[in-house]
Amino acid sequence: MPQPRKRATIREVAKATGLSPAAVSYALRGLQVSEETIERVRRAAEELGYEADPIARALASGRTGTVGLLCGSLEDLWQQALAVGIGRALKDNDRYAFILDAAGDPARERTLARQLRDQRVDALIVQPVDPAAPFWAGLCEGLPVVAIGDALAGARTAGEVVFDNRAGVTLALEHLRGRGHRRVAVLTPTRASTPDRPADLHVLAEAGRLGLDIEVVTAPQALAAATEVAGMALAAGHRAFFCFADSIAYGVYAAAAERELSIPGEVTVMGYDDHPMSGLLSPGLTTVDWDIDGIVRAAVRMVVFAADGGPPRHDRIVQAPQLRERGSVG
Amino acid sequence: MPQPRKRATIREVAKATGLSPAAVSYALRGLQVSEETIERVRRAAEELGYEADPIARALASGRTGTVGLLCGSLEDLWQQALAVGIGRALKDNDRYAFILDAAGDPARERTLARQLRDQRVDALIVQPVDPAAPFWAGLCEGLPVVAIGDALAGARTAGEVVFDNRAGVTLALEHLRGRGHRRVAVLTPTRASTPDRPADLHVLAEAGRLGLDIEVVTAPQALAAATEVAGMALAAGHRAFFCFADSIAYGVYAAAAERELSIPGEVTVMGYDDHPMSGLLSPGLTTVDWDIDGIVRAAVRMVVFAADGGPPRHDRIVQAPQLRERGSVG
DNA sequence: GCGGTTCACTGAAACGGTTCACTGAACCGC
DNA sequence: GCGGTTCAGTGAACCGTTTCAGTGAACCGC
Repeated sequence: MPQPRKRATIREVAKATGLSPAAVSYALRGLQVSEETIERVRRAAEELGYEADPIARALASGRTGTVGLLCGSLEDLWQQALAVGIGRALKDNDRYAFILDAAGDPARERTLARQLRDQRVDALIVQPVDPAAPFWAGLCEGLPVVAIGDALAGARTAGEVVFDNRAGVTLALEHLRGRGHRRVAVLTPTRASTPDRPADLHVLAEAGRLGLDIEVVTAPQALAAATEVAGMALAAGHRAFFCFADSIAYGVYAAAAERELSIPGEVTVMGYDDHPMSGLLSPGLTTVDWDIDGIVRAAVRMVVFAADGGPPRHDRIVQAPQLRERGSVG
Repeated sequence: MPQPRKRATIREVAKATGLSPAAVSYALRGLQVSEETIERVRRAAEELGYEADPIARALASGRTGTVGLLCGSLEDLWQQALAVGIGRALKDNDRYAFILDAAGDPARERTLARQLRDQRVDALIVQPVDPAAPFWAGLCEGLPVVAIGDALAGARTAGEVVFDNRAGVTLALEHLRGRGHRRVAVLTPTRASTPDRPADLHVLAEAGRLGLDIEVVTAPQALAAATEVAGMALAAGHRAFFCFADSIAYGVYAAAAERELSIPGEVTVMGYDDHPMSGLLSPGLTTVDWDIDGIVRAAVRMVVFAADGGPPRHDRIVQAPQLRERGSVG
């Protein structure tokens, strides 16, 4: 045959074995048929190079055996690391994830979440850009969703691994305060609903409690862009930074280097999330560690359980932050 | 309605408008029907909250409007950056990519590539783990594939952005040789078919030409694992490293730091690929730069063209390497 | 030898769209 | 007033599975 040769269908296998398509379908899934038939069908399928079409299967059965991973912003190195970790852990469970990047855009997040649902993923892991968006509730009705980072407002998720951001923020700000800093620039990722997120509000509250003089600046996470924003903050006289993502802190390093300002001598930086690279810089980035491996394990456990069709349940794990002191705070 | 309420089908829209399902299908895609009907159908669809089911659509039409991105190993920070870049560029084209990670495993690469094809992605971007694998040829028959990094052996791809690895390797080794290094450990990512890849062979050839004493060691790209391998190489007495991915070079930094060996004083490191973080380390990592933005642009242009159903064509862009000297070579 | 199970399998209807071949009406020039 | 186009829309087949409700045969105990 010269052509790409259309792939075999279940009917051809049925014809070849003298069975009905239904029987073949059952046999290939090891259901309701005799061992002997199963073997016969399997052989015929092999011979014809038959493999079930996942699209047709999804349409008929409503399931796919896949998992979706919707990342809020893949520009964040930490989210990248998380995505990779989740991918590997799913591989160990003989599954794989379709990874999508909402690019920090709530509208896109909504579109992609729906898309994934329509693709019939069996379950979804999401790191929400906008956890307060109303569509989550509806989405969770028909699809098990595991949220990482923040709980989804008003939604019956299948599981949550949330960060105790209040504690994390307190840890960071107290550390800065303890080192004598009073005026702090908070560099926070561009977000859907600033500053009404609990974490952001908490920054302000804690700052008040500790007598800190805070300025909140939103910053993108791509290194070049973050560097630019950090540079402007440096130009504006800021010398102490609390970055709501290590990625952004790297931008502060770069901007400080450009201006030949030393860390921690002249500039102080704190990160948030603890990306592996943070330990490699000099000085190492002092940051707040969330135990990425633990998060991956927990999220994957929940999502696999849900995707396997386990009874609905609502696990909730609250991650406790840990201060990772490395020397970037003067 | 209390239930999640099943979503509307095209037949309901047809009923509501008094048209046939076919007419609705055409109308919603702006085909073959009067403006007036289009408007009427659109309104009814809106009213009913109708949205076409992508799975059913894919089954019937064989197309999805999506693009697949199959990464050889997402543990490589550079590949992560590439994936993010491609995602963003596709977003600007009103498309999105399903990202999959082959995790450096050729068997998984094959499975996932097939999976993506079966999912009816309109086109595929791939950074092959094993560009010599025979299945690529077959895959390219039915699906436009754009390869990044290496050309796919014997396959009619829709486009290629290949790296001139010979030039890159020469650049790196000559630089090391020029600085007086004779004994060099080459840390290369775990690969399918070592060392028969052209790039790897070329390392050996060039090493011979330059009179270098080479030892090739495979290393994973996750920081912790790379650090371990680098540590063993250091323990074995190696002091000059050429790493076939910046990610691995980071492992050398970490291992050197653990042993309190200074870079570039006591240990020399060269990377390959130029990840943004490489400029942030101190000393900066001397590496070979491939112009990631250019690669992203080229690959996305090719893939969008192919996904739009453009006439088959075989663009081929060869990236030229550039030495990015930063100070990690003694 | 009879009702009742179980077993292995079948037929046909979904699943929710797209597309092909066709139709009736309107319109054209001549 | 007639053949030929174009236009807007229809009906039914089709995409390749799964699944539901049967069905006939074999086997059961009694």
